[in-house]
Amino acid sequence: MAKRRGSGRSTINDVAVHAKVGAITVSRMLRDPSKVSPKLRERIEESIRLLKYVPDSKARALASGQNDVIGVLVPSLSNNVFADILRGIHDTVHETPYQVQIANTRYSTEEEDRLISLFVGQRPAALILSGRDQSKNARALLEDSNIPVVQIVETGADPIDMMIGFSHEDAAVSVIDHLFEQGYRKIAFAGARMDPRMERRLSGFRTRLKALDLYDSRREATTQKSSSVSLGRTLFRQLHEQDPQIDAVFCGNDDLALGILFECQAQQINVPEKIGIVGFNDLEMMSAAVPSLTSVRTSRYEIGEQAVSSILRRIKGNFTGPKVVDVGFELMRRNSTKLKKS
Amino acid sequence: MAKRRGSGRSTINDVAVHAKVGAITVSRMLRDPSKVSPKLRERIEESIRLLKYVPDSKARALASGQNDVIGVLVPSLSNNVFADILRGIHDTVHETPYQVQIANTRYSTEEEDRLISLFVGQRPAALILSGRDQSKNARALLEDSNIPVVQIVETGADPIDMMIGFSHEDAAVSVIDHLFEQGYRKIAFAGARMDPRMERRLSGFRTRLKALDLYDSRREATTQKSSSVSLGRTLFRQLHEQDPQIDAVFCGNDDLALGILFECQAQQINVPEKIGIVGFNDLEMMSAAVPSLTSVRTSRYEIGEQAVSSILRRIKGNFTGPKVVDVGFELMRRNSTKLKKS
DNA sequence: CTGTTAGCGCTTTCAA
DNA sequence: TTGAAAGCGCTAACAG
Repeated sequence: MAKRRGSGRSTINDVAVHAKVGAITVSRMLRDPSKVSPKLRERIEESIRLLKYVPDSKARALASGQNDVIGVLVPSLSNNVFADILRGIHDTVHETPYQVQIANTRYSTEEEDRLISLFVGQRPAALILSGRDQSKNARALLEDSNIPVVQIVETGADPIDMMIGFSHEDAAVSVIDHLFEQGYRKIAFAGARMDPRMERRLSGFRTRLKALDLYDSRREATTQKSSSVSLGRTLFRQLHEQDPQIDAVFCGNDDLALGILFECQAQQINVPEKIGIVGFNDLEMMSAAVPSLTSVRTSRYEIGEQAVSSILRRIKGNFTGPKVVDVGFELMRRNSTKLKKS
Repeated sequence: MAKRRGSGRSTINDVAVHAKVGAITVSRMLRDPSKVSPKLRERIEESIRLLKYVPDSKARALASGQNDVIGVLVPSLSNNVFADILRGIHDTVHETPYQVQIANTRYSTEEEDRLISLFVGQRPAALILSGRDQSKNARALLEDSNIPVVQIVETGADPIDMMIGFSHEDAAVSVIDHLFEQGYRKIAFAGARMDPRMERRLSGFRTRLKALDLYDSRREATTQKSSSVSLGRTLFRQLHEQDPQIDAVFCGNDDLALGILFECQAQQINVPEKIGIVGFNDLEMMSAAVPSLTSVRTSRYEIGEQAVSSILRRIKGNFTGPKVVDVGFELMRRNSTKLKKS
């Protein structure tokens, strides 16, 4: 007598029976009340309330062939960079019928692969991925899936579908040029969590210094450990040991830059006179530090915004823009690199 | 001739036909290969590869009545507090068949309501909510839904289901006691983004100071703006204007504490001699600052971990523990409040 | 404006 | 070990 399966929850059918209408009428009312006469509408609303009916979104997605989920893969949630991007994504998705689903790859390509499969199995409306180093398998899967995809944070050739970011290598070059121009000559690099983007910053650092004939491999301190302020202090000590002559440090992260500032304070090393410091990303704290810290400002919020708006255009079928969008970056010159009086 | 509906993707049926087996055999193989003879297994695997078949998770969830999604609602993604909690959640979920789905309420109760409805409509395996101030409607919805729920970050009476956190009020009291013990007498409070937890910290601050007969309403600076280091600098200036005599500041956030430290450096005010500073949460940077900053350490990672493990036990049916778990907090005494030589 | 019928893609049930 | 039939909760398609 009892239904053979079923969750026990009320279904659209229960509501229909209770309100003495067809199930499809309930369905219509839920999606567009104006398609149902006020009379039935009231009865249905009443039944919904009484039966505590909550529509099942996956049944709807299955039946309609439409999914309102936009999946977002980020390598980290403690990294403020991605927090800002996610804010841009959320704000833009907010006024649409879509919803955001975030997943964390923890900087692991295997995990990214796993999550991409999981998402593809969900048939999301679109997918936002971080970086451009997805595995071959993942690429193939995505390309076959026909799901709109945006790769964010970097630019590069051969996007899976769309791409929004900037060149980390160019950004690093502009940092070196600034330090050089300010008169620093013994420039070091400090990097943590050497993910592909950090590697590209390091690569820009090397290329540019070599071109200036100022490169010295002792002036590099990198680690796979995740970035932190204390780590900045440690890396500075390490650099100082490797070459006591260094006069500036380009940090792959703002955290490290702050750590180096603290270490200099602790050792009574004058910033910017004895040591110039540059960070990367220009988190809010950089301008509030004493002295204020030079950093590369990246348009993280904007990247999130644009990722979503490209997706929306793509879904609506009026995506015309270029596949790869470069949002650029801006070097924020502050007191931590003010050697020259200008 | 063409199917009337359908996405164009290959389905389990396509695979079954191709491999000349029943659909259910494919289904079985996907879930437990050992239930299918090696011969068929091979054929099916081959067909899956050829047809690029990817199982549809929502169809599976619908048919089986089981959902592997654990939903997590957080008020913010830029707040490191939640980043750490999410890390704990992810790490614990990782070795289970479940997957995490994060949503962001942006400190808005309406948004939280909307998202809770959305989640309930998905019939997730469980839900993790932040704080204990859900709307009445949301509570009712959740209670009717029968979904395991954990409220995190705070403790309190009357949990929806389970609850894991600590008392923000008690934590504030312990801060005041420490400052008092160190000899500070004109203690101020700086708070941003006055969410319910921040309000409870403020309330602890007031209660305790009143008990000590040291309360002065001029020594409070609060704002709805979101917390930042620069804001810390601003709030300190404001406090100083409201009462130039203050000798210590309890900050509702570590960001603010760092900002106050910077402002003191800029104004050449000695910390801890002239001003004692205490933060809240004990983010990593606090111990790396110069001078190191006193803060209240909260077990964020652990909260995430325990939230998930309670859920797992609840799902397996062997949840016996108390409904409300207090993970406590720890005051990390550092140089920014070292007035007394001890 | 409203309803009937036939799926969406998968799994449960029951049988072989 | 394998499969056929029925159904999960909802909606598209086509009537009326």
